[in-house]
Amino acid sequence: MSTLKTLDRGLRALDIVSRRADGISVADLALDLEVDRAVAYRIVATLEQHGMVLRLPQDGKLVLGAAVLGLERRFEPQFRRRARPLLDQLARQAYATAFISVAQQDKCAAILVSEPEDVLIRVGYRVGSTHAISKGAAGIAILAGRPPADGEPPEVTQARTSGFSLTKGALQQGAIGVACPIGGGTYEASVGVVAMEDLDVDRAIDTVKSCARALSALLTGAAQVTRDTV
Amino acid sequence: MSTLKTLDRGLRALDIVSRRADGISVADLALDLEVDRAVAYRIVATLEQHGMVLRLPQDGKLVLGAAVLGLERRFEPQFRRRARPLLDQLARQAYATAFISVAQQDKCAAILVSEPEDVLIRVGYRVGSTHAISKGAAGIAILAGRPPADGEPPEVTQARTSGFSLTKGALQQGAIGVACPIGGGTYEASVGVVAMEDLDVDRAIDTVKSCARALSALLTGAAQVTRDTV
DNA sequence: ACAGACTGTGCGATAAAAGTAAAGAGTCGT
DNA sequence: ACGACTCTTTACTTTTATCGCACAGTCTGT
Repeated sequence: MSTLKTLDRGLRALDIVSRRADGISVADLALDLEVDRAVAYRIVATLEQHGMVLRLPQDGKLVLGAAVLGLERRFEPQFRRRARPLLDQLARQAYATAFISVAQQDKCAAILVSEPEDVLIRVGYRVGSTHAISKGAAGIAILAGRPPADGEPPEVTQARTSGFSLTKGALQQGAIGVACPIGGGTYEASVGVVAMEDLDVDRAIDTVKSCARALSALLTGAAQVTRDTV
Repeated sequence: MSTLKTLDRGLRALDIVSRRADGISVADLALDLEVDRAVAYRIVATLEQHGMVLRLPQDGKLVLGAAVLGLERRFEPQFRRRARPLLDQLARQAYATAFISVAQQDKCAAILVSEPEDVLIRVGYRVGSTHAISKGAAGIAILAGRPPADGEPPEVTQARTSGFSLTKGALQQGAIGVACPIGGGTYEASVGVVAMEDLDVDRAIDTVKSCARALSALLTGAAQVTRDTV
């Protein structure tokens, strides 16, 4: 599957700019991208034209433009809107931080997070944060949603059998994560909860499984099933 | 200032995908972009590699990927974080929906919105929405922040003199907008309020001006001035 | 005023993308 | 079950968009 070098560089440039909260000069961007400055200028001009980046006229530094907000606003709006209440319910029922994650190459990214309200200490999990897909309950659940592959880690196989994945301290010392694949594996996503060691694991597994069924129904268009499964 | 055709197409593709809430096939994308299907496949492969789009395995349709969420999370985080309380205050004081907008070529895009809480009817203004920069108070205020240009509309010149712009029904029947440029024009942004006809205009002008001073201080790094100017 | 760093811009050589064509994969209807 | 269809992907040649050099303009600080 061939890709486009110019587009690839542009997207990498966008990523670099996004990671510099205080801006970056075109010259520095060129260094980071390992391209000639002239190339960087053309990339910037194109990104600028689309509003993806803008230049602070005070010092010429590049920062993200307003267009990224437009994109974010359109990101699976109906999915988020429909998934949100289910996730909130899950967080309340499990007394834990609930999240939905999707596969992104070999990474696993949280796209929606809900924190319980009536809990003293809760685990924070930021939307957009990523970790290796083979680490952590969320990623393992996603892998378990895929068809069995030889050479896959044993915990993935086990998660596929049991219908959920459970990790302790995989991503964070003292944290327990429980997750289930959603969308029947077709969406490459998972839903789960993460909490401190005092998590009621059995209860959490049940509630996460239930929520996963409801979300899967949403993703496959069988919305009317939701009320029953929740 | 030359731009890159390949990158431009990729960004256009991203925009097209983002506007189709229910997904779009590669073939349709190729039609919209007016490129050969083979080209569209290469663009999609590149965007996919960066997580900007993903393909629904159920029907192969393209939707926005999780990477856009990562971008949004990094969009001027410190600016938003610091601007938010000021905007909330403005909304409360003016009893109107307050917003911050930035220039984006010949468009004007809202990047931050705050709605008042103790008001019965409020005007909605969505983050990311755009309109022509020469229409509406927000855009005119931005233009007024730029150095005078000959051939500019008279309302821009007037706004530059008076320090604010005022429009009635320019974008929405029955709505009044008041806005001031911020960042001394260097940021190409404006702050303002929008409300129904019952807006206390004089009061609104004062509060918006005051907020604009505070925000300008934030943008130019003179953060310690904020408390005094608010 | 000058040095130095940064910013922006033509232009020819060349690598990269476009545009064929054609094969493999999956779907649908008969 | 079979063929017709669309979608997807790859291989290869042609075209052209991009690269990267060099040069000019701009700003900053000394």
